[in-house]
Amino acid sequence: MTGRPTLTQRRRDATRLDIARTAAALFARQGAEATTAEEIALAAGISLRTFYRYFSVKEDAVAPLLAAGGRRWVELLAESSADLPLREALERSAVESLTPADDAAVEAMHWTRSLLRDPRLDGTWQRVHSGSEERLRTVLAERCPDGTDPLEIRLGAAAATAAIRVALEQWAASDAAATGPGSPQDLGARCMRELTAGLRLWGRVGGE
Amino acid sequence: MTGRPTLTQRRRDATRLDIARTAAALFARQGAEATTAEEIALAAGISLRTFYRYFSVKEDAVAPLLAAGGRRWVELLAESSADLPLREALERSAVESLTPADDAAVEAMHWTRSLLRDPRLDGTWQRVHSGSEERLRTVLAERCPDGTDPLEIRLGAAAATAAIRVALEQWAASDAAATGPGSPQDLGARCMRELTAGLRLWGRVGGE
DNA sequence: AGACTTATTGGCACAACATGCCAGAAAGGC
DNA sequence: GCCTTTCTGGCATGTTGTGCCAATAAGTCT
Repeated sequence: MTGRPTLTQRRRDATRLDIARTAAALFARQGAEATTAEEIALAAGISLRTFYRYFSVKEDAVAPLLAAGGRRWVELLAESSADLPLREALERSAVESLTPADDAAVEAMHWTRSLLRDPRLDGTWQRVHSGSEERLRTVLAERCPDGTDPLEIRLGAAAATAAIRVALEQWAASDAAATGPGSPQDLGARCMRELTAGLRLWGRVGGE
Repeated sequence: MTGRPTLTQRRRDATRLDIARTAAALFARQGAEATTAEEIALAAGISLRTFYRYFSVKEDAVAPLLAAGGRRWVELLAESSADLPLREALERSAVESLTPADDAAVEAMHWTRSLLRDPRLDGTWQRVHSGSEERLRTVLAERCPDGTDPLEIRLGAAAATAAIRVALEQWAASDAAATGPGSPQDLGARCMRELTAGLRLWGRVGGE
């Protein structure tokens, strides 16, 4: 569907990712606060000015890594069969996107855990999910029949995005491995299933 | 439950709110980007240094106004009868917190609409909800029987917070009044009901 | 290949941001 | 009254993020 990106664009994306890796290593070692933008630029072999052409905020330098999973999720959903019930499609694509496929995905997930422990990167984390939510909204809108209440779509996108975020935050705070029980795909599956089935929490607590 | 704040603390809160109002007026008029921290400080009658003692980031100066509704929500929930099913308690407190009660609430809601249109304040908006989500999580945990899966509680708090956020964002983007159809409490009620009933969206779309 | 157009880069200057530090003012407790 | 604690303002400072311009590289066309 989306045309092949121009060569220039692909080179740009590669540079972007280079910087992201460099920044992630520095942030993980000494924290985002103690790392200056100049330091990142120097380590990445570019000038400070160029750094700010790729990222408007220092902390956002790691966004490409944090956003990789979410992007994959929405892609998978967009490609999934339209015959599948939405709840099925959402859960499957979520689990798949949380299952590290190639080396790049493993790497992104590894960085995610370190970076999520840096409070200074909270803003970037939120921004990443905000973007993810918006893309998800678009894909949901395409999949739903025309005339579906936009509020419902927004709400669905927001809730689903929140579920993935919670799963990842829970994983990052734990010491669970990247696969098996307690792993992102495990927690993600539980969150998505719980969410699409209607949270048990709502009815289980309180009288009557 | 929460002890009375000391006099000093209450004076501090008042100053905080003063600054917030001043900042909101400036942000609404000229945008957050075009407003310097020094300008806010001057207009609020304090020094730049003192401003940064109240808010560590310029944009956060309006956070007390944006956060007022969410705080009220969690308060109401905490006070609500434990006999009420959680879904009922959540919806009622949400609707009530979105219904402007006193002048201060009307004012906060008014500012919220203007401020939400400033992209520069997105970060603050997210941070406010992040805090709200955390407080909600605490209250939910108290209400749930011991041993309730923490993941479920996190997920519930995240989803509910997202619902309120979506309702307010939808309202702010519209030209609906603060009461009646399309108002925050109307949208909020719809979002919370939809969420706690299990989103229709999940099942309605796709084959089978 | 060569000429032309477009995009990227780096250096410089600069306003604004945000924090550490210290000394003076004010509030609260005895 | 005094003393302790907290709040305040001014100053200095490193960092952030952007506008501007000239040099370079990449992409396109005949």
